[in-house]
Amino acid sequence: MFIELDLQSETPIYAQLVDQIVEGIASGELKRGDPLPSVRRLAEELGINLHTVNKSYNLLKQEGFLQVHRKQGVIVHPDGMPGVTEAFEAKLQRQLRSLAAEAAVRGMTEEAFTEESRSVYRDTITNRGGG
Amino acid sequence: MFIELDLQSETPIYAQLVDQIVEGIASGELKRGDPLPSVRRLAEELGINLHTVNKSYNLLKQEGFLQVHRKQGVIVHPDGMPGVTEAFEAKLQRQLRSLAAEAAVRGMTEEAFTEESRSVYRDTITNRGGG
Amino acid sequence: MFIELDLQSETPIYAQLVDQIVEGIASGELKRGDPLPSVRRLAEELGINLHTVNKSYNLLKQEGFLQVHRKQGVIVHPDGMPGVTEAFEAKLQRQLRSLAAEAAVRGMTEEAFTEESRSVYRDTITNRGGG
Amino acid sequence: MFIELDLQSETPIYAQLVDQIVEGIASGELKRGDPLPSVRRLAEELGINLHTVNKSYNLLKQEGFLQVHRKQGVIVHPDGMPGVTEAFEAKLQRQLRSLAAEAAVRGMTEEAFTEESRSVYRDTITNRGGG
DNA sequence: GTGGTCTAGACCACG
DNA sequence: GTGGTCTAGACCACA
Repeated sequence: MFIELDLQSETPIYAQLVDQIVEGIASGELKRGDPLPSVRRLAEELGINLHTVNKSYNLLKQEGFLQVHRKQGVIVHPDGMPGVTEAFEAKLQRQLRSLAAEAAVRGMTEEAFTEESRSVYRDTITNRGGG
Repeated sequence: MFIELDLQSETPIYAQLVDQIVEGIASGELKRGDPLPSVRRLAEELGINLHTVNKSYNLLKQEGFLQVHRKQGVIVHPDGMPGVTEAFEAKLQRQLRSLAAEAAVRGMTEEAFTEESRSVYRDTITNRGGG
Repeated sequence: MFIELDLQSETPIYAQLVDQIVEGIASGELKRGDPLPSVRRLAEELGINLHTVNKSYNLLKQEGFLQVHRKQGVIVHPDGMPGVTEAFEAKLQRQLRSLAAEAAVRGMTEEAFTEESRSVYRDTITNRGGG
Repeated sequence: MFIELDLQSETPIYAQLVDQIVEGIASGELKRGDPLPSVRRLAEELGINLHTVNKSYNLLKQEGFLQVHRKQGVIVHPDGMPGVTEAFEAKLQRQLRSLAAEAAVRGMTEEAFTEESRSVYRDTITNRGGG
């Protein structure tokens, strides 16, 4: 697996795991219908608690990114991704507002902030070839 | 004060307060040297505990946004803001990466994401005072 | 634990605690990656409030001396210590200047002051564990 | 006067004032019997409260650095300075220990720390010609 | 009046 | 179990 966790981070492990899986889907490393490791295996691989993996998978299932089959286990949702919901739009704006405000106060221009966003978006989509 | 808190939010109150003050500085509503309410007054105004306000003020002081002036109380740092530190750059990229990945997965294009960032940045530095 | 607090001192308890932990690291009694007691346990051991311990731990975390490892609790930072920052250099000079001035006025020679510094430095890094 | 206060510092103003006067004596700028401004005048010059200056003067009088005459006002003690008391020795060691420990942890060698002390002592005694 | 410190007790998220 | 957050109420140093 391509997942790297930072156990010192203040970001909860389950949230890091969610992020990494979403990034895996964004980069194309994980495609529709692709299988994910079982809860037990992934927990063992990463050296973390079963409950933690379970929480991440459940969140991703609720959001519509993953599907849980009885026997096939966990797979990336085969029918496509959820789309831009109101909830996501709200979250996006809220977090961007916080970042933009601090960036502006620290002297980052609109152009610099915008280009940073663009650059990160591109990296996220493409920068996964090493895995 | 212009501060609005969501006491039900999962975002800690002190963090919301930090964000709102930074946004106040970004929008120009708070200028260099401007005084902020005392911890007690702001706490009373917002209906929260003074320690919560204190925590926010202290974080902003550490970051270099605020100064605690003996006698004058807490003021916006008069000598300019901290600038884009490595720590901020790292935080910015980390959070943008997470947002960009989810945006991409949900079908948001690079252009849409970039323009959203630009738009939010603009709103942040202008959309105050008119409300 | 090796920590001794003077609850009557005008030096805040949390600051004494910070000092003692740093001295513990300096003396080698605390090594990289070593675990520290939980805030609750240490607070109980020392007969102080857990928030006071928490404040000390947080300060040391910010400075880069400690790490909060998810699950392992608080540990001495395993990747080495922060190094001589500008902030520390400034603090060092400011405090030394004050001490040196009073020492000089009281008739302490440069040699005496310098040797006192050397002697204290040596004691600090060796005078533990044997006690 | 040669006194510069930092109203943003976490060091109390009265303590800064004490330090500066002691440094003035150490550097020779203030000699035995030299007059100091009246409480009222110095407070006005520095733009601080009467009580603050008073507190500083009283502390310096208690320590034996200053003398207060009925009519002549405040002067540097004409009969020489107090000498190295036990109390000062204790304070010196306590503060040096704290500084030395942090210096050691940050990788400063004994030689570097010792030379820093020597250098600061020298500056304190001589570096006052500009006033 | 201010901010700084300390205590006490509570709930929560995390793992 | 852990640390993180919040509340409540208290005392103190400072100016």
